[in-house]
Amino acid sequence: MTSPVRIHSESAVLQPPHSTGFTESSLALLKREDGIVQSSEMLEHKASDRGLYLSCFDMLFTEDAAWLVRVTDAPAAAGARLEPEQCPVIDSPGLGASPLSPTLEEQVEERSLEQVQSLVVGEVLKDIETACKLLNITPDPMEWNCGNVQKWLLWTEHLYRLPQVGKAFQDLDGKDLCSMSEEDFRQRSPQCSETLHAHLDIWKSAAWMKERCSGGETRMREGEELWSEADSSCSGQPIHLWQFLRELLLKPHSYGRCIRWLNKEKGIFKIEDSAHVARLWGLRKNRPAMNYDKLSRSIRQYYKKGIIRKPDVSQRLVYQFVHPV
DNA sequence: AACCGGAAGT
DNA sequence: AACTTCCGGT
Repeated sequence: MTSPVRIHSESAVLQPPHSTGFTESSLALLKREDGIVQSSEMLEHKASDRGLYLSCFDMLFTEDAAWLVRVTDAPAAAGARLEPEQCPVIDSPGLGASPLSPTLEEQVEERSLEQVQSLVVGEVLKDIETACKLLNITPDPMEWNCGNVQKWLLWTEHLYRLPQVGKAFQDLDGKDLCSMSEEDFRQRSPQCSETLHAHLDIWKSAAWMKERCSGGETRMREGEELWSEADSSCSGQPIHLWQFLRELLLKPHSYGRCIRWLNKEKGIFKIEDSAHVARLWGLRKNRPAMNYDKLSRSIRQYYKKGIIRKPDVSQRLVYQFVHPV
């Protein structure tokens, strides 16, 4: 779960151990455009002199950096209660002892900045796609109706463990939302304004980028189907529960903490966080009252249909696809 | 807290 | 048809 946070963890993992360039450049960007970061000296020398920012990535990076800072600060900040599982790697890479020789380190650093840059952007887009599938909304906030806005809010709240503030944005559609300044957000929700505004900006930027890029190449037919994803499940029909579970299982990086394979070949999987999976299912089906009791009832309906069953040795929260792929 | 399956509702 | 909701019992 947790798109942007996860992205950072991933980026951090993929970086060479001592390369903290990403963090620093992000902070530098943040400092340049925002006023949040206090520490200054270490920021100037990296990134800022390389002119490596494609303009359309700026926003993404800025907002990303904002997240990074927030995540990093989270333990100290009283308001934000981000759980450790959300950012497992953030604080661990580099910083400690690094066996890399300086020259190699430099070379690696040179490249990693650019690599990480495109990697992060790609991950952001990927995560937005995933969220859109899950929520059944379009990626472009400008196209959202009020219901879509509420879904997005619910999702974002869930992502960052924010209190529920949907009420405060009840009457807004996507256009309204997009035209709101951070101050407007603050008036609606003093506690979450920053987070929501920043996260929305990521989506706006992504939509803007996507539009720009797709404008350059294949015009995507007439259908305006800019975001069509050859979605495994999307054939107009509403998604089935078993398909949904498969989707989650397919993305262990995102959902491995709430559902995972015990034996992929045999189709045996375990629901590690029943409440969470139920919440996701409810989100997808627009069933706010969904819970594990009901979800599991639906799973049990599959018993007689021969789609899912209990494994031979029945275990709590463990099920098995009768026909593993 | 899960698991189960009947019954009724959407 | 495929759940969703509710429920009494294990």
